[in-house]
Amino acid sequence: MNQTNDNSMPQRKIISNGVSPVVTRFAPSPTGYLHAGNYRTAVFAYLFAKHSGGKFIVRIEDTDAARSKREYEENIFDALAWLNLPADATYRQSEHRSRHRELLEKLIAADTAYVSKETPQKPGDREEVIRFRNPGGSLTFSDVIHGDITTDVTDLGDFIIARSLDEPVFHFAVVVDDADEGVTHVIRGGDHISNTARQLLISRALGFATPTYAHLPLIMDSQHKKLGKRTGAKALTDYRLLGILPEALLNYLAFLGWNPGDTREYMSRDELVEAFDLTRVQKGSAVFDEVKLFSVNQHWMRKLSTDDFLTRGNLSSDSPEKLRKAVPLLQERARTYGEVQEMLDGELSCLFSAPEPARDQLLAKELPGRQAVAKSALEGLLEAIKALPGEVSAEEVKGVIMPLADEEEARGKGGRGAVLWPLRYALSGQERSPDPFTLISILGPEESLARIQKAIAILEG
RNA sequence: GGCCCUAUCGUCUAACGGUUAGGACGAGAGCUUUUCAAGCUCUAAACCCGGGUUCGACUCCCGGUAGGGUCACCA
Repeated sequence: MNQTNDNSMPQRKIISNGVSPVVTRFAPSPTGYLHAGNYRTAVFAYLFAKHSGGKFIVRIEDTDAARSKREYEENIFDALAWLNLPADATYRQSEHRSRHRELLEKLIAADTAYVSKETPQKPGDREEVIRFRNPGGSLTFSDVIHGDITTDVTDLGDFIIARSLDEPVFHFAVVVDDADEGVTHVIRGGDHISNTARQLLISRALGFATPTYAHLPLIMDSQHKKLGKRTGAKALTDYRLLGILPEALLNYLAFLGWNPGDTREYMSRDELVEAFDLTRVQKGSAVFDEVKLFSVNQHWMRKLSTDDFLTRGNLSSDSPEKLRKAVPLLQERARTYGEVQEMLDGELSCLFSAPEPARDQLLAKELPGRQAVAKSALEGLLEAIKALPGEVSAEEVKGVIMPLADEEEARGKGGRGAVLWPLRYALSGQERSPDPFTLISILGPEESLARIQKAIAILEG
């Protein structure tokens, strides 16, 4: 793995150093599918960089060759592209081995680090590792979000920075790469707070400028534990499978631990870039709420035009015209495209295939002479529906049917429902469905008539 | 357990010493509709506790409590 001639890796661009004031990075390790919490840090890093007119880079931290998988790496770029968070440059940490080695040797030569003889504690442990000579004392760094954070680095001891000259450990590789790539702002999860001190020690020993740190509050699951694979967090790309729109997910993620300072709740990517500000980032952790995400998604689905709605959801049908007419129904009912599909297969399936109404259900409820009432009610509609034009709006249908239902009501035989219920049920064959006027406008007079006549036949039989 | 971080409705949050503590999602009720959904209206729902500082604390300080993170030859 880790060959360089692989086109799954996006095109590289050289960052012109000094030109851009801000460079942020997203540095995931490709050892599994990343979840919403991971991508939330990417979102913040991206928004901050773009708001500042800077660069956003992605670095795959694949120094753990045993656990890193190309499949996961592809999934990361796939998700980033889907969320529309394009990188200005991408790197793979394993490609910087010689640079890491060079600096490791430099530290050893300066006796800031040393090769240490070890007694292996577990399988895989080396007999020799490279340790950093810890100067001890306390170290304070200023975090953009949390303010000053002080650590007593003595507690860290002479920590390991590499398993061998060619196998630097995370802390070392991160510091070197961030510096080499010109990263000015390290925006990452709060679980890295305790790593910062030792990284700062390495950074100083190497003579690097220290980047600005911003440790984001963690995203929690419903049990208030850090979002994690083992605790059932979904891979971000699973939300695409559920039929979530990327702009909705981006919107939701951006609002987890941040807000624009005004009353806006729904913001496009451009609006987010414009408004994003690290100083408004929350200190406390936030719980990921799928229900809220769904509601944000519904908002964005409703904003789509009929054509876009169909295209974005990859929706098609043998009856494209009916499907088009059903879009408003879908937009008011479904929160995700997954739900759209469920509805098309379920409660809205009556739009595409003739129902088999049950005799008992056709009868208006709780009425004396129910059968006669339902039958005559349906028969009374035949003429009016026959007279309808081929293309009718639900409003127009309502205009002709409602008066007839009102007449029935005037006769005191159970109100409009005596007409409306059998009608709706005859058309849909379902206890729950859109209203009969909408149904007729989608089905058209001809098919509606056929369904009503079928229902009348059932009542007679 | 050591170290570190955090603390406003169930959840996401507003408030930056003076408000009837606001909004959103969710929940409940009503209207509408003899279905469902949507829509509209309304309601319930929070400043973790204790000390200070101050004329005055959700806001500042200290302590406690609770929650979380982290303590690898993983990142």
